[in-house]
Amino acid sequence: MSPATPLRPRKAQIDRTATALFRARGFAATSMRELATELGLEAGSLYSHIKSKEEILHRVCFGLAADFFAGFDAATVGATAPLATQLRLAMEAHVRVLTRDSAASAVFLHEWRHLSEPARTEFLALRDRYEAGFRGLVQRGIAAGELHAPDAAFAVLTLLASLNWLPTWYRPDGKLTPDEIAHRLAEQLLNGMRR
Amino acid sequence: MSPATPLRPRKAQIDRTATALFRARGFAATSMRELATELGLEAGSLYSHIKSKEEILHRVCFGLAADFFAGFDAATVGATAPLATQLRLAMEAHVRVLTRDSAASAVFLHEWRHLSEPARTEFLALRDRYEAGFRGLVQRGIAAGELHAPDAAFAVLTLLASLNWLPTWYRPDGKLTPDEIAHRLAEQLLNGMRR
DNA sequence: AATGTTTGCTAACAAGCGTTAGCAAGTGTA
DNA sequence: TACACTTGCTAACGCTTGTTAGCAAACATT
Repeated sequence: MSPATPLRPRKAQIDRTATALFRARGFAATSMRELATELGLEAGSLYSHIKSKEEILHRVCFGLAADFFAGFDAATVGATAPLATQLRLAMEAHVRVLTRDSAASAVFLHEWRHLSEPARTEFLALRDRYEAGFRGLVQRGIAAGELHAPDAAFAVLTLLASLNWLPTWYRPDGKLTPDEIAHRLAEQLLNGMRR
Repeated sequence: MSPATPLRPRKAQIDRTATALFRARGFAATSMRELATELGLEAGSLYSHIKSKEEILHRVCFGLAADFFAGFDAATVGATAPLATQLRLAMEAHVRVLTRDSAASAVFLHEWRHLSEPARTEFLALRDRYEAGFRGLVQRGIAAGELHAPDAAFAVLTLLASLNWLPTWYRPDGKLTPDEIAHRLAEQLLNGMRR
């Protein structure tokens, strides 16, 4: 999901570098001077490209939210496959976003609380809406007899938690491809570990 | 697992209040003046009780590590039950620690990276050792034919991720008791969601 | 050749940071 | 009564924070 107006190259580079730092040190513990140094700039120069530190965080968080929605919609809107299959496709789409840019994903997952209002509330509303999509899938899967769980909301929390841990250990040069990871995660969560 | 030397009451109160703030705002974004205000003190007064801001974080992180090890050992050391049962007991012990103090757990899970060296490396070594305990359980469970998973390490990452998401949504006054939560989590992870 | 955009610098700002020193009141113990 | 410990204050320290103003070079477009 590319933004409506493509960012100027320097601005995009600032976003990328900032994202990596935010992930490594956290938003609050990353200074603009650190970010500038990483880019070979002076701190003040950053403000020729951006309005504020939080603007970067805002763009990363909401940009990734759009990516997640796009993946979910592609996997489920108008789908006629069994609901367990749709759930698997949605999980795989989720994993694909997480692995495509794990630094941005980590920021999306952990640093959103440094957004100030009203962005923070808007962000949480988006996240709730996304989770509700999964919840609906699981609920309909239970109703159709394809899935079972005492509580769809509880099941979805567990499911997304497993997926969202991925950015903390995923390495693009690891031995598993994103698709293999997605498949194994879906397999384990759908079928369990008990023989 | 109580500490060897019990903390003076005021010091313990500082730890508790700081833990709540670290959880809500993050370690780096919590100032000593904020913490002091929350306690009805001036900032300088805190230093009659503690040596540094990081000392608090250190105590929280390593204290909880001890709790997790104690729970795991109680569930598994010398146990003769089937390995799937031992795994379930270890998961339930883990959940019990998470729910007993979810603020401290959240700090343990997310704020440890603000520890400076060498504490940070020591902490990660402890965490690795803890995960290795689970890994061993799963590996032996697979070898005994009680469990199945293509990769024990991968399975344990997924499993702990699900459990560790708990502190972000658990509320002590929720409709499920800690034991019910532990049981459902274990159930879902061991048996999967597919009917 | 002229113009506007992009990019970057230096210098500085007000505010906030963690922490320390020195002092004093209250409390419990000998 | 004397002593030690706990608790807390005020005032300040050196430093870092995000951000702004004003200026200037490079570049593309006309």
